[in-house]
Amino acid sequence: MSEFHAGAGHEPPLDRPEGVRLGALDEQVGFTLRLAQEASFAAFARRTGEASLRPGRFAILVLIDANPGISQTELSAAAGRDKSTLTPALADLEGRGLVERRRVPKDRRSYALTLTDAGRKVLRTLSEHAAAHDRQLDALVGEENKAAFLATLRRIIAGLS
Amino acid sequence: MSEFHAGAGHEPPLDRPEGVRLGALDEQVGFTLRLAQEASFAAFARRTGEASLRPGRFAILVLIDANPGISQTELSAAAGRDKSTLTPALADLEGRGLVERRRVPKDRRSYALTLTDAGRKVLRTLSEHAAAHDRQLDALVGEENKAAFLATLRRIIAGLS
DNA sequence: ACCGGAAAGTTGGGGCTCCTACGATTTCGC
DNA sequence: GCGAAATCGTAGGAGCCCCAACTTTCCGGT
Repeated sequence: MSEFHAGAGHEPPLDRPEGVRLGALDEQVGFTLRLAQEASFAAFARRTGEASLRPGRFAILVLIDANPGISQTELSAAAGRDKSTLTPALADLEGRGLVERRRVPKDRRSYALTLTDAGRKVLRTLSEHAAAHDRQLDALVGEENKAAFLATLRRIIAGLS
Repeated sequence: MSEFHAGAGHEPPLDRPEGVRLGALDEQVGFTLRLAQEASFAAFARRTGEASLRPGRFAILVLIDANPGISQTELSAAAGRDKSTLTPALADLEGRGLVERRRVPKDRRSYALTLTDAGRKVLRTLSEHAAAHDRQLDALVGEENKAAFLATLRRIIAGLS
């Protein structure tokens, strides 16, 4: 995309000061992708409130709930995080009594992760927030575009991995 | 991280299913958005190499180049970063001799940012990488979908801000 | 049985980001 | 004018992320 995007067809919905130009910024797709992701992230955090769990933690709970007994390494792959990233996160969730880590006799290197009753309760509450967030996101994406939009995102993920 | 079958499919026959399931993960759009952004980010970093500048630094150079004399606060708004985030980044870029910060007599609180010749040279080199990255991204998005895809991302950004 | 390689999880180091608080400076309101 | 409010950039604290190195445990070949 070497062509110069000189704002011909697009109105600037982005919150930028007047007169500030994006320049070539060949990274158009990547740059915009980043801003959109961060906006979604911030909106979710705002919705769940200060004291609650952030999107990363929420994803962990969802994944453990859907895959009881999963190991930390498997979880890290599913969540798209490095396994070392999950160490403090799981320690925190365990400390809050939301997640249980028990040793597996069959393989004493790994942990089997499950949600506690409290964890399932928190997950249910958070899921309501997430559902509302998703409705907002769906409204912005447009129901008729959602499938194609997600498909495009998945192509990007698969194509760059 | 490659296989994400988001299907609401079948039950796992065993305690440890072969494929990890994403579960409800109502955050579908948000979650996928995040993974796609990170994949793009990582791919860009891989492309430019270890010693080079990362996407955030690159965006700074592009924006300064397109808006010579811009202030740090204006730049932070354009880049979508907090102004305090740019302090160390600009100190680094200034230390490398790529960016110049000079005081403005008219308003001695702010700096006027410009690229040095070396900064413009680095920007040119990085732009080639960025162009290649963008071509890859465009191929994944599909030229016929790109406009709609970017429009959707911008709706998300605007709608959640 | 033994040994080296692989894998699970942890630790430490580094990077980027945000938020809050703060001095310096400018601008606004009376 | 002059004090109050807003703005610019910086400093400190915190969170989340990755990678490399390490310990413990498992597994396969001999």
